[in-house]
Parts: sequence; structure tokens; C-alpha cells
Amino acid sequence: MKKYLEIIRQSKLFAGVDAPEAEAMLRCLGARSVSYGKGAYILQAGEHADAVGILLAGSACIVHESFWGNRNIVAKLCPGQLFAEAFACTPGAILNMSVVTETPSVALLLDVRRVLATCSSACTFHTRVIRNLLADIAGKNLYFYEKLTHMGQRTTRQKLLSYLSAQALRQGSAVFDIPYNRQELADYLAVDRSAMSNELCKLRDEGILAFRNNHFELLRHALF
Amino acid sequence: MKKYLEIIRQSKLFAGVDAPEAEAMLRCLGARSVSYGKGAYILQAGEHADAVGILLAGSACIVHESFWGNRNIVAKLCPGQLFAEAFACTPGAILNMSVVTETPSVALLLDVRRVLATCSSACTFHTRVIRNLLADIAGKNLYFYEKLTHMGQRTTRQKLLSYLSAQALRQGSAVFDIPYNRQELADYLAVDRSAMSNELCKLRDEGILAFRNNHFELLRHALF
DNA sequence: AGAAGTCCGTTGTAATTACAACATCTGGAG
DNA sequence: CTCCAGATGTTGTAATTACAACGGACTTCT
Repeated sequence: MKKYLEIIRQSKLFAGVDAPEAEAMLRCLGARSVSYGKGAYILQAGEHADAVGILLAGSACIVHESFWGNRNIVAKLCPGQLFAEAFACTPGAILNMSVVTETPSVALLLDVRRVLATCSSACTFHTRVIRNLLADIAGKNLYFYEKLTHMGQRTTRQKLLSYLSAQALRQGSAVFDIPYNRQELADYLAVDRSAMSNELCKLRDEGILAFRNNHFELLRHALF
Repeated sequence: MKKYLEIIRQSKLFAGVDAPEAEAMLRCLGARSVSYGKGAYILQAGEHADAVGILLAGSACIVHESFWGNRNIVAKLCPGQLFAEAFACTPGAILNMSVVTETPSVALLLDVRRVLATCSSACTFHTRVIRNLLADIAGKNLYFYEKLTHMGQRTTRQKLLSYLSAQALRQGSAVFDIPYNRQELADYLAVDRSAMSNELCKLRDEGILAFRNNHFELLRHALF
């Protein structure tokens, strides 16, 4: 766990915390790190979520798998990012999502429940943990608002333009990279991969955008 | 504002707060109440969101309106419910949603920014406000996970079954009411109203469910 | 080099949806 | 009661999508 201290301190949960304080917090939160292989379930839908997770190494996706076998990628996780915060902050909550690794990964699991349960601030870190959690979950909330924006579009074309223009805005450039490959992007937008790939090429042929793998460029606004 | 004190105290932001304490908190948060007519914008996309809102009377919807004129209902608000929390908790955030009244309404706007900004706990309520906010936003987060679950389904039929079975589970009965009319439900699930109405009737004809206006009954599980 | 696996684009077909238009029903206002 | 507005169900058509299948490009491993 020691070797990941820098990653840990860069996470939103530990924002504004110096190294010795961080180590004390880790003990206070009963931190434990676990290693996973590729395609392993860090958390699985149906389980009780009593811990907040921080991805320390590798990469993972938060996914929802439907009854009919479709999967929806809720978010992609990079080292330093938190997951399952909202479930861990809600007593009795049961996961309806899974967290699946894409590459061999290491995750840190923190028992924040004990910080939230006690009203006393016996441990001086409690207030900071709660503030940091609030900021993080508020950010996640905005992320979901944005995802809903894309998924709320009616056609694949509109979903693509909504997503890609948002990425361009976020990265402040008409040239940008996205973190998803085609299958993942389709799962993120809840559409069929081949249909999406088709639509992407139509947009290219119409001169609206250009791309190569994960590298995109918006050429015209295309009414968005 | 006084007449709404009971509604205010029932909101999640004021959970576990007694009446005199609540009044002090309202002053501390610079509370101001505003009345709106039917179809009025309490908040509009593009604005800065510096306040948390609590609906005190009437009803309203959080909606996202797309470039092409489609609207997606993100949530329906009843008196006592909070809105714009995540935006208010994120410095510099700009609303990408609007809050529109459905009936003449009254809303309370609270400047929580000042509570989050200062690290000192000069006012003893700060800690409680932050804890309550955290619980509320975590709950909203879970709400979004669920909405994503429904919207992530590929067909209108699957979206309907996903949503309706979730409501049945939540209300603990195969017979239940939903808060939306047909157009609103279609906007919530991001599908066409008439197509959805059609699919609903197919499900009825297949003996999978029965309904009358907002009153539904699930008869068979229908593989969900 | 060859084999295996992955990712991506392309195509055709069947199924589903969006959209517009209209019929029916309901409750409220005049 | 009649008229009107809103909500809901129904239908037909054009457009879009899901799904399955395939081939090419690329990577990795042996």
C-alpha cells in the first residue's frame, strides 16, 4: 500500500491532506488493498457496498449488465479515482452496478461507514473526509447529469455529436482523444457498436468530423 | 417562509434539526423564498448555480432540453425535495439542466456555498449541513444509477419493464402508481410517446401488465 | 513467419422506432 | 349542456436501429 501513497494522495478523498496525515487516515479508515487479474469483478451487483474504493493501479469500468445481456458502461476508472462512494454513504444500499477490471489492477477499499455513523468528531480527519466525499460525490453527480444528456438523445448520431462535442468543450480543443474504444463507446452511449461505427463513418464522409482510433477532430458544428 | 417550516424540516437538508435550530440555519444560509407561476423556470440551463433549492409548494421537473427540441425529464420534484445540490456544491458549475414548474410553486433558495467555503466551523450547523448534504447527494447519485439502468435498455419495451418493475419493487407491491403521465414517462425514458403508448398496450394485450392512467399492475414477470 | 486474438469498418435484413395524423375519452369552464 | 383543452390510444409510413456475419488491419505470442 505504501508504494501507492502518491496515487492515494492525489485522489479526491485525500485532497489537501499531507503524507503523514494521509497514513493516519488510512489506518482510521481500515484501508486494505486487493489485487485483481484482468476482467475480474472488484465489486459485483447484488452485493452490499460497505466500502469506498480507490483504484490504485490498472484500469476498470463501472458497468451495468442488463437482464438481456447488454452492458452499459457507467464510467471508466483510472488510478486515483473513487468508486462506490454513493453506495457506501447510503446505509443498507445494495450495488446495482459492478466494477470490472480491464487490465490487472489494484484497488484500495476504505470503510468510510464508521466515519459517517458516529456524530462525534473524535478523529479530527472525519470532517475532512466528509467534506472531500461531498465534493467528490457532487462531481460524480454532475458527471451523471452529463451522461444523461448524451443518452437522452434519440438517435445514435445525436448521441455521438452530444458526447463528442462535450469532450471537445472539456478538453478545450476541436482535436481531442477519448478514453473509450468503439465497443466501449457504444456501451457508454447504450447503442449498437456496428450501427455506431456506421454512423461515425457517415459523419466522417459528410465532413463533420475526422478520427483515427481514439483520436477525434470536430470539423463543423453540425447543428450542435 | 414561516408557514413552510414543517415542509422545510422534512427535507433531507434539515434532517434531525429541531424547529428553533432550523430557523437559525435558515438565517445562516441566507434563505429566500420565491413564488412562480405554472410553467415558469426556477432555474435555467446556462445560469450559474450558487444556491441549493428546496421546493416548498407545487410541483416541478428537472428537465434537459436538447438542441433538437426533445426534452428529457431527469426527475420530478415534490415539496420538500432538494434540487441543484450538486451544482451548488461545485464551485463555478454551470447548470446544464432547467427546473420548470408544472403548477404554481414556491421554492426556497439557500446559499450553501458559504458553508462549504469556510473551513472553520464558526457556525455549529455547518457540520450538520454538510453531513445532510452528503446523504442527500449520495441518494441522488443512486437515483441516477437507477435512471441510467432504465435508459440503458435498448428497446422501449425493455425500458418500460425495467422502470415499472423497479417501481413495483420500490413500492413493495405489484400494484402501484407512478408519478408521471404518458408524455412525462416518455420524456423520462427518452422515447417517443406514441411508440411507448403503443408498446404499453402490447404489454397489456399480452397479459403482462394492466394499467389505468397512472395506476399499474404487473401480472407476469416477463423475463425481468 | 505463422497463429491467435482484438479492434474496426462494412453490409444486408429483420425488427424497432420516430413522427405525423387522427379518434376517443375525460374533466373543467362558460 | 356545449365547447374546449388535455391526455391517451391507434394507425401508417419512413427512417433508424439491432443483430449477425464477414474481411481487413494490427498486435502479441510462440
